[in-house]
Amino acid sequence: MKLKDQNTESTILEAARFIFMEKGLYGARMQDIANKAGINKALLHYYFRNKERLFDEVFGGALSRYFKNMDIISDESISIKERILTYSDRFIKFLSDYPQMSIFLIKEISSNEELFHAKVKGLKKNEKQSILNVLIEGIQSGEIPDQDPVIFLMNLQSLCAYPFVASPIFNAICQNSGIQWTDEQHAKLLYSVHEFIHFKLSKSDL
Amino acid sequence: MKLKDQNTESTILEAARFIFMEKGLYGARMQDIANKAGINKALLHYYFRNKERLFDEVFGGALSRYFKNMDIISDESISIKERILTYSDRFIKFLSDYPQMSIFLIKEISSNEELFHAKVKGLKKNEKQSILNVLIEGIQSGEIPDQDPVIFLMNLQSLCAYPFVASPIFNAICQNSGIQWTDEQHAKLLYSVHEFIHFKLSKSDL
DNA sequence: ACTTTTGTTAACCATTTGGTTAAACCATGA
DNA sequence: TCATGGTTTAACCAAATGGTTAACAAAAGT
Repeated sequence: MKLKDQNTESTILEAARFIFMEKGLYGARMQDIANKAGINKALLHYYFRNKERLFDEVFGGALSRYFKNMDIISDESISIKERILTYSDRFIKFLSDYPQMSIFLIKEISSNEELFHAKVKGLKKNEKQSILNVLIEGIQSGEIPDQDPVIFLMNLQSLCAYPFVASPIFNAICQNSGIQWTDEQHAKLLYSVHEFIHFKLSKSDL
Repeated sequence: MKLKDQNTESTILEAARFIFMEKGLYGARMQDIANKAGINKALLHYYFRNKERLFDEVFGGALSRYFKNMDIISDESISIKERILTYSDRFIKFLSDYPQMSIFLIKEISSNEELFHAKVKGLKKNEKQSILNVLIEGIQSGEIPDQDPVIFLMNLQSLCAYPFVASPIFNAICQNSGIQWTDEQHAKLLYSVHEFIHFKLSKSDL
């Protein structure tokens, strides 16, 4: 009976992820999730005691995947600049795979900052070697040009993430000009991010 | 009776703005808005027929302010690069004044794209001279270097807006390193955006 | 003064929604 | 085969919530 168990549980999680992503914690209805999963609503409560817990499962999963994917800059066998390039690649790849993820995170975190902070602490245990620390070390050792690492990181994440976060807005803004923000643009986006990294991390002035 | 009228109406709108900003359309409760405004719940329905209309008022107001503020790039008496610089300044200034605005827009637009598109059409009537068109013309006339204008605009908006959108996330990410994203950073942010504009819009290779 | 219009409220209603219960279902091992 | 225990469901419940009503208060018009 464990197979069936596993099955419905993951089915529920998938449905919940879909609905929560679209509607957020408040907007999502347990009935919608049940319908999406093709099961009775009571079964949701059988597997996950209540809405809060079900949401935590989805939310925690999303965050976990997010951080796991960003855990690459720890590889000290390659140069910092290469690591940053890879970091941005994977970041954009991740967001391409889960386009609603960033919107979802923004939504939920902004309306429930406490819960988020708690969750983060639980998931980011081993990441002493964060990208920020890598940048700081790189600047101190002179491997990359001197600059404000927080601003650089913010700029980098902005260039990568905002296109996904704001694609609905951007489409609306662009549509007057007959231009759309489509998936084709991702390659170009990647290129422009790389260009930015080269611009900020190259020691050309030696 | 017009004074009193005006008063409560704006009081309600203010309260509604506050609550809607924080909770979104679904999360906001009419009772919360009434409490915040210090009036009876029924009065909300007296001034604004229902939740939807009240929300529309707030939402429309936010969008209107947003677009009005971005309507500056039409001034052809100054160079395109200068206009873009001013554009980014005002954009960041606007977001500094209304920090939750972008999160609010992201939230609502992502979960109700149709409504947004309709609203936008009503508000962006005279903006044939959009920033995108300015960029395209500038590239054609050779005033600014040849590049993909959509990517440039997206990059620009990313650098400006994402720090506000993602400040909750970013704080959580940074707090391990003991660094915070505070208001002090806005000046630095502005500088980095200007640097980016100079990088992308200067015809240094002549 | 008194009638009419506008503003405001308490009490109420219908629906939605998260959550519970008790019974049915069904695979498995004795 | 039938007892057992995990799984699933229909029916139900209580609270929350958007919205309405009817009565009252306060201006404004006459």
